[in-house]
Amino acid sequence: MSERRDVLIEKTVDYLKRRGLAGLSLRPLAAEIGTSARLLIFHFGSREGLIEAAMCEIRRRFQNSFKHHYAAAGRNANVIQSFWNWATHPSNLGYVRLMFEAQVLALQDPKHYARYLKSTSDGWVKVIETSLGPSKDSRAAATLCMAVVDGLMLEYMGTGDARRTGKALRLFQDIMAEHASRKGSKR
Amino acid sequence: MSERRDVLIEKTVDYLKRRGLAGLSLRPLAAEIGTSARLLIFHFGSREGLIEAAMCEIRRRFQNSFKHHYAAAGRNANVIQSFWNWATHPSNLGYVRLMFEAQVLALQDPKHYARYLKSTSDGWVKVIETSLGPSKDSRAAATLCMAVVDGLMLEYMGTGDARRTGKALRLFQDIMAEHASRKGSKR
DNA sequence: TCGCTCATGTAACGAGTGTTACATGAAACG
DNA sequence: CGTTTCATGTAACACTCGTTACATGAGCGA
Repeated sequence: MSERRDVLIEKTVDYLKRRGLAGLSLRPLAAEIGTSARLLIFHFGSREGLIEAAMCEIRRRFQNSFKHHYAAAGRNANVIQSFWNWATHPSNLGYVRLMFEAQVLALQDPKHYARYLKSTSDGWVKVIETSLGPSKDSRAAATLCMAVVDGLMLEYMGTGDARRTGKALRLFQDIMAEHASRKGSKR
Repeated sequence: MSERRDVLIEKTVDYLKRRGLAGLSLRPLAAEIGTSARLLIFHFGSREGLIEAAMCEIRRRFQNSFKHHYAAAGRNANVIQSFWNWATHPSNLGYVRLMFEAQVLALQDPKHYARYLKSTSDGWVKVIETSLGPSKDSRAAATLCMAVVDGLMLEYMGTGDARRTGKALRLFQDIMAEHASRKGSKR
């Protein structure tokens, strides 16, 4: 609808990428994006409505951006490595940080934040599972892959040590490949 | 020092385990633990001081509790499985959740929260590294192990799916063992 | 008993919160 | 032109926030 609304969402998302979600307050946000708390309430109904709209937009951007990146990498690209490359890119780190923040806030206040990530986990597991191909333990393997990326991203964002976390990811891919080939040669 | 202070810390930690750290505010906390905001400031100097004291106590409990659990498991116990068993125990989940919350909040406000986890990551990596024994890529392997546990804990806390996350952890241990034995047989 | 220290209660301060009532400007439509 | 609708500004409301000033009580040594 209203393009003014869209502009506000746009700017709010950028603000969230910089400042995070935890202590969000209308007046500082409004001041920094050149509007007023009055208008934010007017266009989004409430603070809750604003956050919901912004998180939807963030998820949309997140998915679209990664989909593009993955598609550009070619048909037989490695999902995990693709995601890692995408997520560690400086321009995407803000989104990743926000997703983690929402995830962790949701742990303490499920009723409030649960909807922002309800099916997120299942979604990724399925994507990875189909990418890995069928096997007896593909669900566990997909869960493991997702956990590795999550854990390494957390470590990377916390320490900034790209070399060590990158090595760890490569090691994981190697031992997964070993594992797959051994299973394959058994038959 | 003052035992009253210790009692307040004790109760504050329990409160944080239930309510999380994000929106902590003195008056609700004080009301629930049977004191007043006035007294919290009196005993801890400021809200910051209270949080710092509580987080220290949480870290202390965390380390002590796990150290006991690990020691009780015997000399050749598996650190990763030990930690997983300990962390997924209902009475410890609150601590784990709090550590994750602090970690993620620190990502958005490093100057404020950095001290709570400064050396935490390095500490765990070293513990795991010595437990794995020396090898060429032991640092990367330790980083990977920690990431797996972190990622799976996040997934477990988010979904509550103990079976799937447990399977994923077992799978990881298997392929790590495979990897180790293959490396071993090479020499 | 006189102070002295520690612990606590009451009440307030100034600032910041989300939200709303009211007025107004502009623009669109009849 | 008149009216209606949308967007916006100003100012306030009722509240919560961390923090503090002031008073008071309890225990204790001299």
